[in-house]
Amino acid sequence: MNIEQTLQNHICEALKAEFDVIEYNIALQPTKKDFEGSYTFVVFPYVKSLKKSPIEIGNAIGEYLVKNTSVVSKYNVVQGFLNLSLPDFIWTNLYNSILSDENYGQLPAKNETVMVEYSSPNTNKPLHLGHLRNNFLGFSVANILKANGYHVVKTNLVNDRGIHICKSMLAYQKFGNLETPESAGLKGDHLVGKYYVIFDKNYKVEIEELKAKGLSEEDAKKQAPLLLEAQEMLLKWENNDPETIALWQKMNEWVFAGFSQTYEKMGVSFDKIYRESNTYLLGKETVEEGLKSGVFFKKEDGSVWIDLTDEGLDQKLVLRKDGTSVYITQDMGTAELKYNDFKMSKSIYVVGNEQDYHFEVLFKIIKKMNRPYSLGNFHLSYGMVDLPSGKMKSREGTVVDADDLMQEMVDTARDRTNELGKIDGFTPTEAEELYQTLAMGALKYFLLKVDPKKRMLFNPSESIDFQGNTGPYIQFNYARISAILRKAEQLGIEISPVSEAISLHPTEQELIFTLSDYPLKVEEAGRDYSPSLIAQYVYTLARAYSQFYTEVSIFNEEDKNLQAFRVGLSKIVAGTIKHAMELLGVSVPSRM
RNA sequence: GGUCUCGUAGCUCAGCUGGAUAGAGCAACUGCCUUCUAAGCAGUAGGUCACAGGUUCGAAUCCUGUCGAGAUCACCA
Repeated sequence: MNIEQTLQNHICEALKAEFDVIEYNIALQPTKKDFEGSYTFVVFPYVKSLKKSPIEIGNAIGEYLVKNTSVVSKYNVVQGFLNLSLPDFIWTNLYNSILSDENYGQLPAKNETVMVEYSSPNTNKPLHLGHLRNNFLGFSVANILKANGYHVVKTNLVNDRGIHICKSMLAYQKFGNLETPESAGLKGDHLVGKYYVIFDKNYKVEIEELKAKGLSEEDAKKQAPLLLEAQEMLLKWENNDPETIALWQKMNEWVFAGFSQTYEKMGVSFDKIYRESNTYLLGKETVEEGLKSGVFFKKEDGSVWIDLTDEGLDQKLVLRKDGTSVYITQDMGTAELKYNDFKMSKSIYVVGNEQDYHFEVLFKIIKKMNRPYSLGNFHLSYGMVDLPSGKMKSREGTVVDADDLMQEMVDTARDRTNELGKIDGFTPTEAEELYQTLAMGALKYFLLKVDPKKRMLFNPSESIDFQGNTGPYIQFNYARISAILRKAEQLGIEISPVSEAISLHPTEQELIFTLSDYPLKVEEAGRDYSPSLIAQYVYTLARAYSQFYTEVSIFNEEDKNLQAFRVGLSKIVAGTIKHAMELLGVSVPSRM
């Protein structure tokens, strides 16, 4: 039983003993910084029924707790708020238990499998800033779920076929002159992306030409020769035309090679990769089955639909009249495939909020189909990353490229570090490693500290900070602690549990309080699929340590017990910072 | 137009199932490195929580409406 529960129970007793009130739902909150105490109990709700003043009630409960329990050392009542202080032994007990827990922050195993699908790129253009948010989120959520005791399968559903892929293929065929990533000196994904842009340029020219001949914009878009050719190419692809398939394979390989470099830089990975070229035909059987069971119905033209009007939605097409699949058909099939592969109890889709409606429909269909996996589906719908000018648009060249941005971050990290003269004693390799660590720390923390549901703003003209509420700030505190631990080891200071009474500095008490909160945060972050909770937490912890660090001296402390305690406290703070940062996918340097 | 999300300091963001004088960081200004890493610490200044009603002992938080921003409503994915 943790402290909070113990306190709640005692307050329960106090209410019963003093006022004959039976109340099981005791809400405690952390005491605000301006007041003395650790936990606060609000007595306002009882004022009316007891016909006593808040002060009276607060005093009575406070008095009872101090007299009849050992867990409250002091109390004060301000207005209707009863602030409780805990005796030092409570804090040192907490310290001891955290110190002895090798895997602090890892929750008990649940014997349950969760799938996290994220990244899911198109193979016609390189990754951009939006993908960075997606990938960091997905990877972090997977880590958080692991810490919550789940068995986690990370998947990536790669969109490697379709008309948009044919567009870059066609442009390459027409204008590529057999260029290769090697000959062009470009990463494969960037090379293919280049041709996607070339397609669009030429397509637009054709549209203008057609419009000049008197066609409407709409007709021009549909009749432009390049588009018609691309559609033709898609048909060839679907008919396994050898030449088309060969080109497709070649270009896809380039893209995959490029992506895997980018993924490696990002520090993300997958357990299973699904390709749409393998799954796009799935789902038709599901539709057949649904037709038989009456979940779907067929219209006169032969197209198949589901009626979701009873759910507050519309009718939705699930199979075209020519019998071909649409997006949602594929997703139904893929869901079936994934479940057969892994039998997971939960399936998280990390996909932008522009697809809210799609997933609402998909999950409702799965429910109506009464699938065994119909309950655990969750769309982790994250907000777009906007630029000051608004949404990123590839056509207008306002896309922030993932590779470029990561490289810029490394350059910034190098400049900052050198300005500060912080790499004395580093080999060139170690220095480069540090720049990487800091760069990715700054970038990931920047993107993950914001609530995933909210859209966020990124200003490319201002580089991401390395000071204040940032990744490097937290990394800095870790590095500082590492230095302390190295010195403590040299001095032969041994860390052991606190056995005799010591009196704690406020910053020490605050640190233990914050540390003890960590497992709850891990649980909460897992429940809400929200890395931002971990990011905020680890910042709070680092800040609390920074205060401790400046206010309390370790190696000048004469009391050896106190000194060992402070080293031990530093150690568990470092351990928790490292654990939390790992949940975010951020590594921490031992020197910086 | 229908549905959904959002509107908190100059800027970027916190604010849990309603609770104290609304919190951080950046930017601005003031102090603090002969003492464990100053990518730091302490402090000052900055807010009618879009607006108007309502519920409540109590509302940034819940409800209704207004204004503003965005997403979505494809036989695209």
